Amino acid sequence: MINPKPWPRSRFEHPTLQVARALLGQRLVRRHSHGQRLAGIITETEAYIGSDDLACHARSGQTMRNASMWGPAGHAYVFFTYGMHWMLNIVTEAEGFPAAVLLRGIWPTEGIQIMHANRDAPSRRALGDGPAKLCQALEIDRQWDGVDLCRKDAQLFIESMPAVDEILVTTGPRVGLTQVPEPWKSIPWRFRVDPRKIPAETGGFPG
DNA sequence: GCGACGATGGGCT
DNA sequence: GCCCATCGTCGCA
Repeated sequence: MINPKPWPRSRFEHPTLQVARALLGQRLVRRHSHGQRLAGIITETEAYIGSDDLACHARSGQTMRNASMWGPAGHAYVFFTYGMHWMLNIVTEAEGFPAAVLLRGIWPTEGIQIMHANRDAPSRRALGDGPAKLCQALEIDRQWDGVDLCRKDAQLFIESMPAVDEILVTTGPRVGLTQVPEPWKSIPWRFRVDPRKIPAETGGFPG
């Protein structure tokens, strides 16, 4: 049996594509009340890299909303969109360079009852198979923007799990980019793994 | 299973 | 005013 440890900051201080890829199969953990954990295996990520990336919120410079992306790696960047949804990113690379990984999907493994109470979902999978869904399931909103995932007492962090085999990873264009020009619209900066193919001993399926 | 579409409000030009 | 790094529902297969 493995004894998972939280990712240290050094693991986020790498090129964003590497971090986005490496986060697949890792465990996202949210400490809830009464010592209860809400957690899931990360199944889908996207990279947003610098102000040259015209899909990245950093494209129009630093503002109040996106300031977290310029901060140190290993912090949360949480933003609000479509009038009702929150999205969770993890900041990457060097402080001063705006980049982050969007978490787009988890396979829930702990605290499933609480997640069902947090959002009306028809299945376990549907609790976390979307960037706004996982935020709702884990109760992530504006108050988590800028939070450090690498502190010893962090209430939100990544727990280290065995790396997912390269052969299980698929890539493709990032989702939901409508007005974004090429090459940014189609560049394959989205990473996915089928949780059913992650070995059970790593907590991938079915938990 | 899949495509279309409306909801809804903050951020930016 | 317009634009969203989305989601749930509805219609149709």
